[in-house]
Amino acid sequence: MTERGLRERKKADTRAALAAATLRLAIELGWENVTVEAVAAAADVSYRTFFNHFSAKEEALLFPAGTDQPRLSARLRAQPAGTGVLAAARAALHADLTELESDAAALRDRITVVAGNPSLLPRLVEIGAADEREVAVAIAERTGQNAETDLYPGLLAAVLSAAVRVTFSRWHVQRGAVPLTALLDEALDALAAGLPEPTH
Amino acid sequence: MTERGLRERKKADTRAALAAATLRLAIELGWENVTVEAVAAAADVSYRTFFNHFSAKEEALLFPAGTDQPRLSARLRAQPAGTGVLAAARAALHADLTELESDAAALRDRITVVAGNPSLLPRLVEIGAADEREVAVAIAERTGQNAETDLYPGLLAAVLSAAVRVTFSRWHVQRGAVPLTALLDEALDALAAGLPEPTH
DNA sequence: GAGCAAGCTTGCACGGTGTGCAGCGAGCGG
DNA sequence: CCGCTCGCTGCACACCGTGCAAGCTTGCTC
Repeated sequence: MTERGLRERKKADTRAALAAATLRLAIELGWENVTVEAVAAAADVSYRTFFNHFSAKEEALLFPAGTDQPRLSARLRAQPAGTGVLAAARAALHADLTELESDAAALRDRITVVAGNPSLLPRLVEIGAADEREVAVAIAERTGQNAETDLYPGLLAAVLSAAVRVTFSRWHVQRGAVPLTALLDEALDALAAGLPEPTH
Repeated sequence: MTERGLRERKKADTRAALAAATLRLAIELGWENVTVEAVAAAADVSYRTFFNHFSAKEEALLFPAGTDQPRLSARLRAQPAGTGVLAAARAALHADLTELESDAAALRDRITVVAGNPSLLPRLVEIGAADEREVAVAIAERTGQNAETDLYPGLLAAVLSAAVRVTFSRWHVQRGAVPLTALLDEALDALAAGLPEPTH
């Protein structure tokens, strides 16, 4: 399907090799000691070629598959029209997280690197922000509101991002003992309940 | 109080001059066309001196006053012990936003620059993230929980960040017609209500 | 007030990132 | 088989951010 010739296969190979080398070196040396030059050498391509595949070093670590894969906004739009926004969002997020968890080892490595280098977290949000805006639009479509001026779409989109972030963090702390979707549900339930102060 | 000598005053002056020059050039030329060299020249100091005051270009734009000013986590801890977490958080955020809105013109310019350059948003979150973690700890203290393992502190801290982000965005869209605190209250009320789907 | 310590400013050099451009070579289609 | 496409490569360049070693002003002390 996705391999329409030797050319595209080779291209995908070098991209995957670069992403893998980036992740491996980040784990071995620490993110701040990873240079594009070393990554390119490890993947047996030239320095310049790295930037033909990724616009920045962080992209190789965080988005190895490229940005054209099914994103959250697309998944949200794919939910049946009858369901409410919150239920649709939950379903879309489940699909997203399930796919991510399919190669849990790589995901854990990535989160480890990010957790050790807070400067990466923003970058993660950066590209996610583009999607977050689309999510807001998708929410607005579902509620018949304006994504720009109305409060709800933007707020819900931002809060969902926050919930996902927290979910990743907890999943990492617990070393993947509990599935991502279960942790996400906890967060979404707490949100739906209005974040009541827990009785300790 | 804060001026304990000519030396410190001069230092604060150059820092302020650098921050002002950064903001002015960003508005005039666009953020991507602002170089540290030009900012330093506009402030009549050397290139190297810029980095004696700011660790990065973004810091001059987003944190002109320095990171040692009262931050949200400190304000949250300053709230009376009896009040609930949500009320305390609301009060702390009010104090924060009120102070920011005091020089509304500069704030609007800053948000304009950020809105035009999404790559800045992450950086904004980055330094804010350090505070967000402290906020989570402060919340945990108040609820008698563990900031690392329990869901609530991290989730609430992340959601508050999201609410603030959305508030800034709406304030900017409305050109400051409504006070920041009023917009924030809208967001917090929607959150406390469990984000019910609005009846359009 | 003379001198000494502290610290802000400056210039220089360096490693790293990300981009534009031009040429080369391998895959692909007629 | 031939030309076109397109990924790979090397080169040059602008910019960022840092370490270091000076200078010079400030402030403190005697």
